[in-house]
Amino acid sequence: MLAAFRQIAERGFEGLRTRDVANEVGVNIATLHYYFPTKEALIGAVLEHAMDRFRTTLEPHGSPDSQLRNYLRGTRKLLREEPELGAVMTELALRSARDAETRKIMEEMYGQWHKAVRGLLKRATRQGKLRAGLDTESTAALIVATLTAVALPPMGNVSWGDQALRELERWLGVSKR
Amino acid sequence: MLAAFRQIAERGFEGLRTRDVANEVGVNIATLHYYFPTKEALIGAVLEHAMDRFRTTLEPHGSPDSQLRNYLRGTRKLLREEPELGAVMTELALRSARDAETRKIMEEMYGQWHKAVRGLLKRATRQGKLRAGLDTESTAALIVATLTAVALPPMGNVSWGDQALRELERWLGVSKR
Amino acid sequence: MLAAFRQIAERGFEGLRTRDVANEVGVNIATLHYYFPTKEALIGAVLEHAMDRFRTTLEPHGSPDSQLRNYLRGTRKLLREEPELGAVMTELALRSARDAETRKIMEEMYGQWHKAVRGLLKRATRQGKLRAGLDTESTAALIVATLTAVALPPMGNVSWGDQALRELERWLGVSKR
Amino acid sequence: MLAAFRQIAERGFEGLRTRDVANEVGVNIATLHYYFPTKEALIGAVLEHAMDRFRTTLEPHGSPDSQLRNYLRGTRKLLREEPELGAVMTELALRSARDAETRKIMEEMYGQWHKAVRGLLKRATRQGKLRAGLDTESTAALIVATLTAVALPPMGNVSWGDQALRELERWLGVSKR
DNA sequence: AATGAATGAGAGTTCATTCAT
DNA sequence: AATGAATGAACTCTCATTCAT
Repeated sequence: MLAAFRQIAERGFEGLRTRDVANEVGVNIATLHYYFPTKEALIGAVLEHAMDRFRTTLEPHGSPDSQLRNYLRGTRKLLREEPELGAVMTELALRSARDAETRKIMEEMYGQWHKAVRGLLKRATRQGKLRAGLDTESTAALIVATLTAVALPPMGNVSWGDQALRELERWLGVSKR
Repeated sequence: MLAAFRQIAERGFEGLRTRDVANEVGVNIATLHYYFPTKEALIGAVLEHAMDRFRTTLEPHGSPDSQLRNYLRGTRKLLREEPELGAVMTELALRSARDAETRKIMEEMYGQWHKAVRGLLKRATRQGKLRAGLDTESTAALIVATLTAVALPPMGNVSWGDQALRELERWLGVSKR
Repeated sequence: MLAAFRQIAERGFEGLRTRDVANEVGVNIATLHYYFPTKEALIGAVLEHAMDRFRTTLEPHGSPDSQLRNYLRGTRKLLREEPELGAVMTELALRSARDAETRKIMEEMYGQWHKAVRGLLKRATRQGKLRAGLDTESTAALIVATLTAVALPPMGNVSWGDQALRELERWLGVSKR
Repeated sequence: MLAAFRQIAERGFEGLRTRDVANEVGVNIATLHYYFPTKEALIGAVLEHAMDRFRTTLEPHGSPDSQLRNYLRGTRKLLREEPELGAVMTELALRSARDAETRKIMEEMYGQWHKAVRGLLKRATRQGKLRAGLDTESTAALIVATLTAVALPPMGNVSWGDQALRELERWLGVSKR
């Protein structure tokens, strides 16, 4: 499954071949089918894995004071260190337009993501860390959108993604002075 | 080529079949190959078309006063009316990680896009429409990132994309009072 | 299709391989699929061919006086000269127990066959060639059954099939004196 | 082995899968191979079982007076109550054209069958139950042929098979008045 | 400029069989 | 005696591409 994950990251769904996956692991094609009866089942497993991987890192951590900044930077760091994750997530996002099962899971995940960020914003506002009157709902949408975008290859360039996120921090007023 | 464009939007590169393209147009496969010697050539043509389509709409227009707001809304409108364009653009963005030719063109395009937005910001700042001291470079990056994200299916939901962009307008101070 | 017919005769449905069929004709597998999109379609064509082949020979011919004898001997001759036909017919008969489409066609064909033989018997009876009071319906069933059986390999041995049919002629009273 | 027998009856050799057989019994594939090293060995066992099953019922029984009629009706009853037996027998008959081992056993079995029926006829003739001068050899062939045919699915229809056999009884003069 | 026919390479999947335990 | 895991070989079907016309 990890091999499939890597293959998707590298070549997209377009270039995903069960034989290559089996080869990468060093097992026979039939063995792969023993564990994943169909290609679709394999993709399903990759989908779940990606979701898990993402959700785990999503959990805000660190001192409550700087949680928001930590969160933005943490996500950025994750995407830079594991560009495959971003690639696969975007592939899945595109796939969600065509495949009902994928769509369901992706939408659920985006919902949770949005909710988590919104929670962060609410708490920070309550603690006076953020400007009062901030619309947590739409701001969360903006943050999630930006984070989603920087996972895309063309945005993945260090300068681009970093600039966008830094500006976001500045506007939120959470950038380190 | 338009048929190929539609197919990519609908099924992704993963599901692009030259035969389907030929069928949609009502010509023989061999005829398609007469005009586009290879599948790659066809994709190349789609790439150029998508770029053109996007560049054309990118051009800021309307009264200089509200150009920035118009621009954001115009892009959003385009993506909502022609979701295929967003889908294809994202497919191409992903592909740019694997294909050198695509990457070259996509990066060039993103560069131009960024530059155009930056120009808009600069002019607006000069005219006193935007807060002084605004970092045009990184703000442009943030805007491009957000616009890119709202082209993705899960973000394409009316509420999501609109919220993110409205928040962007608010922060820029260009939202209609 | 003829190649498929021969393959079925030789190896049964059990041993029917599209590749072998293509090879026998000397074309590529893909070419075979160009004409018969699926294996099932190919089998369908074979089914129709076998029916045609059989129906054609079924038609009673020759002087009305000896039609019945001619008919029995003609069928026997056909099965001896083209044992493949018998083999394929029996394969299809077995398949008709599992495949609805095959069943429909086979039952129709058996119906026609029975009807044709019954017609022969009626005419012969009317002309006084056969014993009066003969039950044409069940006699036709017996004839069809016997002819069906002699198409089976173990019955196909010259002595067996011939004996059975000769006895049939004798009972009907149509054997050459 | 009984599971294999049922599978062959239901799906033919064409659809016989060792895995399905193992599943039906509720054991692992490897366990099946422990008892039947190869698929061919399993088929061999089924072959023997079918022969036994048939031979057993073949044995003429009942009062000598009506043995022949009893025999015909008994066989018919067997085939109607256990259609699987007829299906498997026919599958084997077809297979005997391709497989030497099967052929040997089938021919032997048909030989015994023929001989048994002939014995019946001879005895009946001697007892004056049948018309004198009857050619026992070819009549036996006709009987075996008819019985073989009514095992085939299309002939298996109640009306067909019954009609053929009733006519046979009538001709033999053994039908109940 | 257009097409029906053909093809090589490869795709996902299946299956009888074997291996280690 | 039994099993989960593994495999080679083969299967049907697909697809971008080419050829002859």
